[in-house]
Amino acid sequence: MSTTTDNLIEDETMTESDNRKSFLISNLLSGESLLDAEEDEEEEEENNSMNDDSIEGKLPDETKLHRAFPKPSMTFPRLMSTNDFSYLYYLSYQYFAMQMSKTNPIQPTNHPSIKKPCSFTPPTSSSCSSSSPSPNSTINSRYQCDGCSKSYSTFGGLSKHKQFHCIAQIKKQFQCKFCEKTYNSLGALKMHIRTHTLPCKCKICGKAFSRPWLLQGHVRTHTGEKPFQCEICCRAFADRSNLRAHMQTHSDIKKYRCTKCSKTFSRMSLLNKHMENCLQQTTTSVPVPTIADTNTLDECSSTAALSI
DNA sequence: CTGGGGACGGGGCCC
DNA sequence: AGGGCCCCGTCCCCA
Repeated sequence: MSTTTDNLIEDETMTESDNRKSFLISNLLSGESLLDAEEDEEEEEENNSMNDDSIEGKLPDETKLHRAFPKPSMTFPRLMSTNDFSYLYYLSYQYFAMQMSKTNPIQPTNHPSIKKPCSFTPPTSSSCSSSSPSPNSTINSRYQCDGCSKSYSTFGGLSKHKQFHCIAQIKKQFQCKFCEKTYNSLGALKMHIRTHTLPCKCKICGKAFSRPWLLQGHVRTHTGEKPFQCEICCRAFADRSNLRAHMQTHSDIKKYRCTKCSKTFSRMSLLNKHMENCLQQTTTSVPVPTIADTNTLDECSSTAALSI
C-alpha cells in the first residue's frame, strides 16, 4: 500500500546525513530562482575572465550570494518559504566554502605551485562522491564540473552551475526542500511541492489544497453540486471516486477477499478492517505468529483483489 | 462488526 | 511546463 511505501521511503532517506540535506535543499528552487541564477552565471562567466587572478574570486562572493539568495526577515525555526530555503542554501554554501578554505587556503591560483581541486564536492554527497577533492588532484586553475567538464574560476560559479544548469547533475536527483522525498523528474518534484505549499485556497472557507481540482471537489461540498451520477440508481455524487465505490454496492462480486476466511469485501479498507479482527482471532488461537501469517496479512491487505 | 457515503491525498498520464 | 483528469487509495463518520 502507498502508506507502507511512503514509510519505507522515509526510513531509507532518514539515513541521509545533515550535510547532504543542506546541500540537496538547493535542488528545488523555483523557476524564478533558476532565472536569477541564470543571470548570475552569466555574471560569473564574466567574473571568470576578470577575476581569475584575484584572491576574492576563490570563495563565494557574499554580495552576490546575498542578492541571489536573500536572507529571510525572520529567524528559524518556522514554516519555510522559498526564500528561507534560499537562505539555507546560502548557509550551506558558506559552510562548504569554509570547509574548502580550511583544506585549500586562499592563494593566488595562477601560481604554478598551487594545487586546487578540479571539482568541489559536498561532504557525503553520493551523486558527486567520485569527484571529491583529493590531495593528489591535478593542477588546475579553475573549478571544474565533473558532470560536464565546464570550469569556473570560483567555487560559487561551479556550485551554481551544478545546482541549476548542469544537466548531468540535475538529472541525478530532485529532492523536495520540505521533506526527504526525491523524484526522477522536475515535474514530479514540483507537483509534490504543491502538497507542501498548498497554493489553491477556497474562497468560502479558506481551506487550502495542493491542486485546483482538489479545491474544485471541495467547493462542491459548499455548493452541493454532484455531477457524478450512478447509472443504476441515479444517486449523485460530488466525487468520482465515491461514485466508483458506490458502484461496488451494485455488484455481487466483491473485489477484495480475505485469504484467511475467504470473506469478500467491496473495498480494501473494509478488508483491512476485517483483517485486523481476523488476524487477532488467529493470534489468540495461535500464540506465536508465523512468517506465513505475516505474509498472509500482507496479501490480504494489499494484493487480495480478485481479478474479475 | 460491517456496509456505505463523504471528503480528501497523491502519483501518473495526457494534452 | 502546467493544468486537467484519472485512478487508486485512506480516513472518518454514521447507520
